[in-house]
Amino acid sequence: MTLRFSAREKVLDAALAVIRCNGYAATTVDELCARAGVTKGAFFHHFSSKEDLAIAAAQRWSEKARTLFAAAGYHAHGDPLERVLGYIDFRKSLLRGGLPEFTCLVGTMVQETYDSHPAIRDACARSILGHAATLEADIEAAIESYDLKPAFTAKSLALYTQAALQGAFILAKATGSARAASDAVDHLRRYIELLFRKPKRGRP
Amino acid sequence: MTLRFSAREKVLDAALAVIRCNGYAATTVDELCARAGVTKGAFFHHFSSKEDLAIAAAQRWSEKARTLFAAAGYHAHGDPLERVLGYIDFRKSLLRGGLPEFTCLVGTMVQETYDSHPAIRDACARSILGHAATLEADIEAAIESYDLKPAFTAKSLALYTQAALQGAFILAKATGSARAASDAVDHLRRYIELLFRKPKRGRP
DNA sequence: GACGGCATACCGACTGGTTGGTATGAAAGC
DNA sequence: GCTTTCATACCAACCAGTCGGTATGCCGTC
Repeated sequence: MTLRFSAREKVLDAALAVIRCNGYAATTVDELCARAGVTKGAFFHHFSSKEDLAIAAAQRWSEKARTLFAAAGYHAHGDPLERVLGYIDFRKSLLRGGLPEFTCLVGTMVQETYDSHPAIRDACARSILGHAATLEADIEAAIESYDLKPAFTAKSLALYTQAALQGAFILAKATGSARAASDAVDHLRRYIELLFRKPKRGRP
Repeated sequence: MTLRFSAREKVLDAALAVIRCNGYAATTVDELCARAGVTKGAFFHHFSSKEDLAIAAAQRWSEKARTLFAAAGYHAHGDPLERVLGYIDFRKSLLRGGLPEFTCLVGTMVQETYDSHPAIRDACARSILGHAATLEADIEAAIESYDLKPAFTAKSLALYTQAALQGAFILAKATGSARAASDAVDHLRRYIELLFRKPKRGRP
């Protein structure tokens, strides 16, 4: 066989697509197998259960995100605030194509599984919190370079960006258009701009 | 039976609780019946299908929200901005108890069903957009009374508040604590304060 | 380098339990 | 007596997961 280990990859790719369309519970192992062009035997050879597949999918999601964002251009800005705003702009630029193509796998999965599948929930949490953590250093540096004494922490702002983005996806799904998400991201950007705006004269 | 129409109500109440725990797809008709203390015959007498139940649940959710928010005290403020901030504070005050008790039914459902069950998606969209619309007038009035010429519309800000809240719920589910949601709501409040250049609560 | 032993990768029919939904009828209220 | 409200019994489809089996690569031994 020329391509070994390919079944696992094909199943994971199928999972990212199908689960983002239908969610975790409504996704069947058979459908995943059909999409991946793989048999059930191969599926359960690589994954011990459907839950195991979901955890692996969340990990793969994290890896794809890591490489995608690491390769993005916004890290080049000298000003840390510009890096943070560049991140937001980059997120907005990703809102293209169909909804299943730009919405978040782990945000979708954690909604359905947080109470019934703790292992999946934890994998999703690691993905979201891990991604948020990549923003923290830039936010922290921006706070220092702008001499801010904020009532919030860099971590909580990083998490809030993820909340706003996840909520933007929900609005997009409800309205059926990326526009709703795009508008929400505009508000998120404006918030960060306002946070770091130099206080006007006469105000603290 | 002394109480007529009670089966329908009991099933709907069960649906609000169970779907918020497990999502739509993972919720079975049998579990709903068991929780409601009702038989399957009663279920399918009142609802033509599981999908029909979900739509009715979304409508009931909207009604419960309508009465809950209509009864809240923030409408009494004379300043429209105070009404908007009062709404945010009220939302924050609701973040009590277990996660299934304060998270949003329609936000959860639309994530799983937007692609496969258009009728449920539309019911969820009506619920979210309808609720957002109740904020619009106050935001609009606040913009006028503060003489703002904003780059955003009252409608888009109203929708953004919902996005931030929905995202806050996702963070809460991922981390397993209401604290994450509460922190996100604080950021949302700060954004609105900054938009209207309003000093923080507690300051003279 | 041929061979044997063993692990990995995969196949697909099968299963036991579950699921959404139906058929039928009884009891209660108007 | 007719409609509404529910209960019981049931079903066909579907589901995650199993299992016996095959194909192929790897590695040490002679």
